[in-house]
Amino acid sequence: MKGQQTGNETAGSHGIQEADCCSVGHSLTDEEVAADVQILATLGTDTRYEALRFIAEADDDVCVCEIEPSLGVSQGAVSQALSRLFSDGLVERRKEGRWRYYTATPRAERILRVLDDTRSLDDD
Amino acid sequence: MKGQQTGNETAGSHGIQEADCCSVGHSLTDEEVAADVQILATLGTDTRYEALRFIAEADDDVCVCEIEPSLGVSQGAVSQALSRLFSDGLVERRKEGRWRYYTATPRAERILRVLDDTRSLDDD
DNA sequence: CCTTCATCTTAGTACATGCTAATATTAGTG
DNA sequence: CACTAATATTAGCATGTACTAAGATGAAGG
Repeated sequence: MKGQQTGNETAGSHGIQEADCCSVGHSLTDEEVAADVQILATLGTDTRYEALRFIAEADDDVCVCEIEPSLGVSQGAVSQALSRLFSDGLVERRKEGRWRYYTATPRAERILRVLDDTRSLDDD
Repeated sequence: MKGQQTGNETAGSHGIQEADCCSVGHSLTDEEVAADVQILATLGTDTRYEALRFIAEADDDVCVCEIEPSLGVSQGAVSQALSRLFSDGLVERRKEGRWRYYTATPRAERILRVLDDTRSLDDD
């Protein structure tokens, strides 16, 4: 009726039938699914993906001013990107004077690594 | 693709190859970055993420008719979701009579697994 | 053939979202 | 204290996109 994903998410489960009984049907909670989807959507953007790559591949913490020129978007956009990476647990940040330094979390690094490791693995 | 971005860029630093010179600046080609971002964006949606989970956690190939009821969206939306998973190399498909059977690719399984493995790894 | 079932494809639309520009905050510095 | 630098926040907009509904395609069966 209305836009996407109408009010079918009412109860705890995600589907109509086949809620939690049988063989197939994944064993994750709705919150876990939502968190995964959130992280994947966060990384599914040039700016945020490249920001995280930049942070993850640096040896030390990187300050925002170092990230900015490599992304090709405005300062505000970079700030928004980093904030979202932070709130999704993909980076940590530390304040030092006027500067903010970012590092990638272990989770972020593992995700990037699996992308790298499986890139040549085109099909089985 | 970048939407607004009123073309005042001097070709930025990420649009061009900074392949192998400096310290920071990741060592991926533009195509690889684009492919990663594409995959992540594909999975960054409830419908497609849950469709892949469903396929990956099944023991055998699953037919579209099995996936459909668990997603809570229209048949057309399921078909679109599966098509996109396929064109991004996350599932393979096989036709048998009137039915289409889907399986997850190794790459998709590794990506899902790293999400599972790092879920408790909140911060280091 | 004509029908039915399973799936795909194609408009069209409502909504989400990444961006810019402008402004606000916070921290150093003269 | 004014001034500047670094980052964060906000409003508004242009675009992308996931969905529904409807029709098309193709395979099986009478």
